[in-house]
Parts: sequence; structure tokens; C-alpha cells
Amino acid sequence: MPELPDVEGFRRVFAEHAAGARVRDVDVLDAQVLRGVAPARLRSVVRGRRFGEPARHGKWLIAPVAGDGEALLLHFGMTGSLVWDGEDRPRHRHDRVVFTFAEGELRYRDMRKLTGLRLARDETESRAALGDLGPDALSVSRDELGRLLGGLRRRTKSALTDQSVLAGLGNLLADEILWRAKLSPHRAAAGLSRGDLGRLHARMGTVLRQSVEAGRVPPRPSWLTGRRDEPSASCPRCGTTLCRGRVDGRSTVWCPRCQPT
DNA sequence: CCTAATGTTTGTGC
DNA sequence: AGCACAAACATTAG
Repeated sequence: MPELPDVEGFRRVFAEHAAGARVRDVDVLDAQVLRGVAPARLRSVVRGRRFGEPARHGKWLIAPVAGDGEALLLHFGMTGSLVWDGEDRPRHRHDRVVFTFAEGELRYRDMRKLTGLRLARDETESRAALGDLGPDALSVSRDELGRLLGGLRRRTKSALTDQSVLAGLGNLLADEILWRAKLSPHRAAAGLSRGDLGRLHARMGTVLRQSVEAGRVPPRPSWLTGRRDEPSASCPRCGTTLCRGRVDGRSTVWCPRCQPT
């Protein structure tokens, strides 16, 4: 589930409840989700300290620990979430790490444990841990998008979902944006015209803004995302039966009429 | 039992 | 090097 809009929602949860608050304790319920940090170190570093204002880059949530430049880096894989709840409320079976505060607790929840939590000591380590992420999809300009995709002979969908090219788009968003921009996911990125790129950038902005507001890619019937799970879905725009296939090993849905190759 | 799932990493081969 | 593809990771649902 988590793509840029979902993580933006988690950022809001963090900002509202945890930013500026003192961490009373850290419960590591499943150490498997900790990457490169032992439960004891996470606990000793974070306990008693305050969190600063959270940031987001692509699908990563960055939560600074006030004081010495450390930061908690959270990734949510395919099934993760960040939930605020009362201390007295029962824990969920998939709560893996819980930060407790005076007012309640912040729960890192994840069914599959495909990614996880890291702790960076400073800005340098933060950058290294995040790898080579491209610019965030929400703030990229049209010209920048053109530069990023220009010269790439790979298929457009593959380029859009490559986090080192552009950070934040996942499988659902890429399909939704390509459908709105009337571009086939199979077309080579380098082959897009100025007009194609302009449309792609504009539609990406619209889809992202509306999704961020909802904290998810909203499965509205007027969106491709709202139809893709139906057995014989039709295009919300033209009624043509949608096509399904695989691009980059991911399930891909497109309209053969609106998005010709 | 088998398959697929909205993510990332790693390895293989062209 | 760039790109496509498969597998691996862990877990659940159908």
C-alpha cells in the first residue's frame, strides 16, 4: 500500500502527535524490522529524547531526534503503516515497534516485514542509508522531469517507478498517472515528446495532490485505481475493456484505446 | 497446495 | 553500462 501519499499521511500522523514530544520508551516487539541497529541501541538513543519535525523523501519518512543529529528512517514496504493510539488500547498483532509518549503511543505496524526502520547517526549516514534517491515526485518541475527521463530507453513505467530516477511513485500511482496522461506504460521514456512530458508532469501533479490529501491513492470509480481490481474492468473514460499485463514484474493495467503504443 | 499482493535488493544474461 | 527478468525477503488471503 504505501506510496508517496500514504507516507505523507504517516508524516502528518507523526507531526501531529510525536514531533516535539519526549519519548518515554521504545518497545521493539519484533527486532526483525530493525535494519542495521540493535534494539538496545535504538532504545538507548531515542529514550528520553524529543523528536523533531518529520520530513519525507519519496517513500521514506525521516524523523530527526532532537540534539545530536541522529534520525530515525522509516520505510513501509508493501504493508506498513504508522498509527497513533492510546497506551491503554490493545496492540495490533502486526505492531513491530512502539514509541510511547505521555499522551499515547506511535506504532510502526507491518504485516510482511519487507523493509523496516533504520537509525542514522548524522546527515551523512542518513544520506547513505537512503541510497541514491531521485528528486521527490511531488516537487519535481516539468523541465526536471524531462531531464530525468530523457535518454532512458527503458519503458516509461519502469523509469517512473525507479526510486533512483524519481522518488515516491509505486505501482498504483504509475498506472494511474500514465492512464491520465494517455501514455502507454510500454513506451520508451526517451521517446516521449514535449507534449507527452508536459501532460505527464501535469497529470502527475494532479494525481499526487489529490492522493496526498486523501493519504492514499483513492480508489474512486472515476480513477483507474478504483477499477483495477474488478475482474473485467472497463476504462472510466472511454468504456473500453482494460488490458492487464506485467511490466517490470509488476501487475500493470492500461486502456488500449486511451493509451496506444 | 498454489498464486498473487501497492516494495526493494541482488544476481544473471543479453 | 543499460535494460529486462527472476528470485529472494515474510506474511496473509483467496
